[in-house]
Amino acid sequence: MTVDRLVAALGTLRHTAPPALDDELFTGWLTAPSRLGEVFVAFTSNGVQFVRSTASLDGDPAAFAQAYRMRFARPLRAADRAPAGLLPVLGGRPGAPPALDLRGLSEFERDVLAATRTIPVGETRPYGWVAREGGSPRAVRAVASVLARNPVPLLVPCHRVVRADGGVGRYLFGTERKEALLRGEHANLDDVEALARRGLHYLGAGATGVVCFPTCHRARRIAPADRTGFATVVAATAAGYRPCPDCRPGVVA
DNA sequence: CCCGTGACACTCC
DNA sequence: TGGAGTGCCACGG
Repeated sequence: MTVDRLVAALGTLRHTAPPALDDELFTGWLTAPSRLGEVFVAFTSNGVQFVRSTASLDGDPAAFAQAYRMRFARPLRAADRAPAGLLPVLGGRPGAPPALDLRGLSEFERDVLAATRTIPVGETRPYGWVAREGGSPRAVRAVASVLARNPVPLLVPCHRVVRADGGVGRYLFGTERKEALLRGEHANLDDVEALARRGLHYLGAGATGVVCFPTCHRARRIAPADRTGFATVVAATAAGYRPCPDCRPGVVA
């Protein structure tokens, strides 16, 4: 018996089919345009569950369904309407983000994704930052493992998590895509790279005494003459700077 | 349960 | 300055 017939049969058990039944048995899917090109998106009534570029799956919906089923053990059914908020965020436009359905993930995974989701557009944070913000400061490698399997890229902006040494790091769809996404949202990667070549990874503003990650919106407003680069937050605090309350570059000891 | 595996990150020269 | 070595933690087989 096909799943479609099963649902139909279950529906006849009541005078009117319960509206939530489909939703409990199926996950909807559709394709949508995004900054990664066309993507497959799977979603339940709780929120978006899985996003993958069609290019990475040879544009084959069956491959998407299989990948989905491997992880979530549920069948997919074509949907005709996108969840609220999905399309603007996929396209890099402003707007309230869609709800996410992260059931089935471990607490650690959800913590990592939640911390990652707070990174503003055009800014980056190192893996160690996500580990700390997520509540597991030494789980740096584990953070990387979680992001490598991010079920909802773009919606959880894992492309904004970069290496502490100034490198952009790897990405689910390739390093080039990661860099292109960051440049597309005007992250100042060239500044980061120039500083890293000198062994510097933080910027202090003399006027305010605040030290930031170089991509922080505050760091980018520091007048060149007022900028001081630091290799570590410890070095910056030793020089009298305090960590930026917005980008939170390290423990406030 | 032990062991291998990583989108990482320090520490040394 | 950068490459190798070592430490790390969560997960899966």
